[in-house]
Amino acid sequence: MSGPPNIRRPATLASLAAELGVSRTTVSNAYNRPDQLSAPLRARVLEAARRLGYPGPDPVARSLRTRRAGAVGLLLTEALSYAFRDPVATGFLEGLALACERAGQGLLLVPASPEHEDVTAVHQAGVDGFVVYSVREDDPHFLAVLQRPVPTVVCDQPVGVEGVDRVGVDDRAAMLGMARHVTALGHRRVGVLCMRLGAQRSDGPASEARQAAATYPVQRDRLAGLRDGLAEVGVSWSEVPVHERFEHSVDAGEAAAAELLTAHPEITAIVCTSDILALGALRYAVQRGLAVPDDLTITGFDGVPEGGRAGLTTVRQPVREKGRAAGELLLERGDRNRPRQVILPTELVIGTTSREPRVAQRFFSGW
Amino acid sequence: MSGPPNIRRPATLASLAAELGVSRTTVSNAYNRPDQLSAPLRARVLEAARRLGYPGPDPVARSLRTRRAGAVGLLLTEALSYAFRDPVATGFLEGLALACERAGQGLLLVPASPEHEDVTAVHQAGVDGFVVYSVREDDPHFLAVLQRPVPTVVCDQPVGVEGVDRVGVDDRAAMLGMARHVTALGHRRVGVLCMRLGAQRSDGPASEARQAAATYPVQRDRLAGLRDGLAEVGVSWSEVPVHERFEHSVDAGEAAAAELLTAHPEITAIVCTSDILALGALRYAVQRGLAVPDDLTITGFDGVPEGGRAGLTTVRQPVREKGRAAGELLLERGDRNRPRQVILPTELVIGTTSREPRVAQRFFSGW
DNA sequence: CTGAAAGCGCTAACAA
DNA sequence: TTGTTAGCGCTTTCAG
Repeated sequence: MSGPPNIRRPATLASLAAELGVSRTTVSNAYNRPDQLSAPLRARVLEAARRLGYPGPDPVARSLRTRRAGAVGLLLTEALSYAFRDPVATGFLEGLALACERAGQGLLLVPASPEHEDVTAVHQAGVDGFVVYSVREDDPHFLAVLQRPVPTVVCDQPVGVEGVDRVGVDDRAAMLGMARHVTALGHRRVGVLCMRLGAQRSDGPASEARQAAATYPVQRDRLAGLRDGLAEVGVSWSEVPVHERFEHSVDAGEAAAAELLTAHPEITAIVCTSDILALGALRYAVQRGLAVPDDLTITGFDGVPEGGRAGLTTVRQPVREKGRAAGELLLERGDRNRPRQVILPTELVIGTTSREPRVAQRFFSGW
Repeated sequence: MSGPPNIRRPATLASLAAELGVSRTTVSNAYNRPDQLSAPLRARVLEAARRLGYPGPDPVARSLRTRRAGAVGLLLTEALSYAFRDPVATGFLEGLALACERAGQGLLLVPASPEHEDVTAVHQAGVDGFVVYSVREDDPHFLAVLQRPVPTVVCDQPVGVEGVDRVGVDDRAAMLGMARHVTALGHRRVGVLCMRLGAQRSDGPASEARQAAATYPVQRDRLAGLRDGLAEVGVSWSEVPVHERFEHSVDAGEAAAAELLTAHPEITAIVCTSDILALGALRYAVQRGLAVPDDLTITGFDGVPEGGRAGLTTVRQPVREKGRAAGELLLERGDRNRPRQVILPTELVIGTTSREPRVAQRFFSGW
């Protein structure tokens, strides 16, 4: 027999109904509306199902008819497996999974690696809505999601589109707070380590042009906040070296810090747009024999556990809450009239990696 | 209009075809078989689609027809969100996600919390196969998965069922190796910390009866391996206290260690069936002022990064590989004749938390 | 290269 | 309480 790709389907609802001499409705009801038929009849149906190996209503056919898939799709900018390595992504996922679980919805991880331009995975996904987590604004997968006639909520992205809900934090304001902390300590020679700014790989100094063209909103906002804060004390952004890394890892942070300090040895503080990068910078400092925070101030962003253990000065953002909020926004069956927005609070955490620069110390001790 | 639950679907393939005055086949081909129609016609179709807001073929309808969903389902024993907290589960997921991504398949996390007896989530899941990760043998969700007429691979479970593939490690042999390490050091007074053994919550000493009735194969095997190893040096299993914890966390391990050592202060080594529990035991030892390994030997199982940082003596198992292997086994379109099995290697890692017991030291120093 | 016909398996009015 | 009637939106032989 020219069977289907997978495995033969032993019986269908129709065949079962025929076998029993009842209507398809009755069989369907036996599964979905037990109260719509007598107990004995239902028992007979279920028993026959067992006997014939009928596995219950086919979920896909059911979905087609009911127009709901019982799952939400998650679109990530990164390779899927990355989501399980990055602590921020993991936290977000945990929160999202929690929300889905509560609502009895599945969570479909859509295989949309940024390498492939192939968006069929997005088209294929049988979901009732999408959560889009921190992808580039011009990501083709994201565009494909917007095409789909299902609700969507984006995280860590601007409210680009009509009818798309959003959850995030005020990255710019948060980073402004960090900048003020750093400048208040007396730092004026500041260097920056940031994550990827665009689609094409680039490791090294990021020109202002490149910064301006950044397609990752979060990075753009964090840099903007820092710029604002430095401007307040008269430091022009054009004197601030910004080094970018495509890979987001501690190793990458270490390498970037080396690069930055080699090119700009006068720097007294490295502000990083993520804790992971900051942990790398910290490692570099240790390895090179620089005392933190005495010789060098290093700050992060996110508030990951490992950063906490290292005493990192950082901005803590509620990643798990972000995931939960995203899920709830999507699943909440309310009036989906106008786009909603959830902005969660952040907290400046002053750890043991930030302090006045040596020069300032000398200056003050001269009193 | 009495629209569908979600959102109106602006246009369908049929309506597009009608609009254009072509057949549905042609429109379908425009999406799925570009080579089956002339380029200009295809362009016309796509252009009309854009104009009418046709989002492309509906994935669910398509799945129904093609009999493939483009996704694999993952069934976890724990609450979904746990998967993102436990490092072993995270590693497994990372490997599985990698395999799925390579095959262009989605990964659907099925919301099957062990609390709920409700298995509809399993019935609902539109997937081409299931991966079942370390669930109880009698878990109703698992049983529901087996009902479904799709291929299934289990991880960390015995080859229970017909036609079900399996991946895992030899937990029993691995733990035997650990037992030999511990006994070779001279330990005879051994206590055990293990994870949950059954469905109903139980925290405290686990009787031999309860151990025998354990429905978590991994725990059963690890305990068996330890029993084998102790038997080799004449230690009867009935003298070995085994303390169980339902929750799998460092805190739980800490509490269990306290309980164990309070009840059995003569113990010189605590063998744990997971690193997480062992880290808890370690914490308890520190807090109580016990020197490890001088006063107390502590061993784990799994080889998680944090354990490595703590210098834990443990059995390292390739969790990521397990995930990858599970995915590949499922996705591989080979003869699915007889059930296949993948047993991955483990490695005994001797860290700084195991050593001869004091008594043995005294004994030898008497020479 | 294009079209007509025949369902995939199920659910939801509505009627009996 | 049960059955009848229509599709959900799509793909796919098989003819033209």
